[in-house]
Amino acid sequence: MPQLSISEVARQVGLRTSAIRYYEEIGILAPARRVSGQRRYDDTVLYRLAVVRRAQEAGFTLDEIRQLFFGFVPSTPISQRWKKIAERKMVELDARIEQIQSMRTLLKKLQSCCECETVERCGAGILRSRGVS
Amino acid sequence: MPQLSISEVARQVGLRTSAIRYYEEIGILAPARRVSGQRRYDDTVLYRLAVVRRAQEAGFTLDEIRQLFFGFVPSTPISQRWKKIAERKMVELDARIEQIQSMRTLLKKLQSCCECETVERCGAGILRSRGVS
DNA sequence: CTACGGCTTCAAGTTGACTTGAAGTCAAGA
DNA sequence: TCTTGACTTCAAGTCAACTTGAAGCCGTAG
Repeated sequence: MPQLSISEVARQVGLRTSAIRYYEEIGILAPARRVSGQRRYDDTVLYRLAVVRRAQEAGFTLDEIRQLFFGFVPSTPISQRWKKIAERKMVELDARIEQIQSMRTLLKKLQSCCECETVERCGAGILRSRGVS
Repeated sequence: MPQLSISEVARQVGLRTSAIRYYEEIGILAPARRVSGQRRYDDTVLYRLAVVRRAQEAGFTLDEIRQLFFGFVPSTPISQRWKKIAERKMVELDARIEQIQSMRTLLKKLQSCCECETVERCGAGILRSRGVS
């Protein structure tokens, strides 16, 4: 079983070493074995980090990822953990998409409809059309 | 022409006074007139702040909003400014939507396909299916 | 006169996910 | 032996858009 140094792990997964130390610090990774003070890893850390990245790509925060790893009864299979957390996340994502869609709509309207000369006239129009709140 | 205090402006537009001072500090609002040290505003600030809020709703940063106000030849009508800046923003928004959509897809796949028992198996699967980079 | 409310400035804190920098340890090579 | 390079820890910095806190000024009501 090969002994990976922190920079070797970093290279393989495409992270900075500082990020890996940070993950250990905040409890995403368990404290690594040390050889004269230096961290040594085996292959399983690569799997863990792959899951971390996949989760980040899916929009999870590191807090949520820690829950994914350590926030369940130990016997819970990871597939169950994903499902549980993904459920919550999905709702969030949908809300974010909707919000951005409405920004888009607003931008379109601004692009095509605004004929204002000055900032003040434009602001006055906004206040008239929608109220202050 | 009524003289509005900072808290009166804040009340009317639904901001904290600290936000209004902050806008002045970073150059979104011009320094206000002072009466014995205290800021006094007239109605036009309400229009400006309405534009600020509308721009924020459309996803602009304060930096971009400052450009909207001060980053053009003074004679440029605000409608032109909106169009110019909105163009750039639209591209950004589209990218963000696409990214979130792909997160959603990923989550769906995780929910429906992941059968892994352990984190390590799951990570191994991820690495096998997509490569490390 | 004093208390009070509202205002002022300036510095520092907040959140998330790290990065950067300083100072020090350690093993190996010239 | 000395240097080099990779590593260590710990503290502080980064970004955005503010908020919070401390200390102090100003005008007015009692």
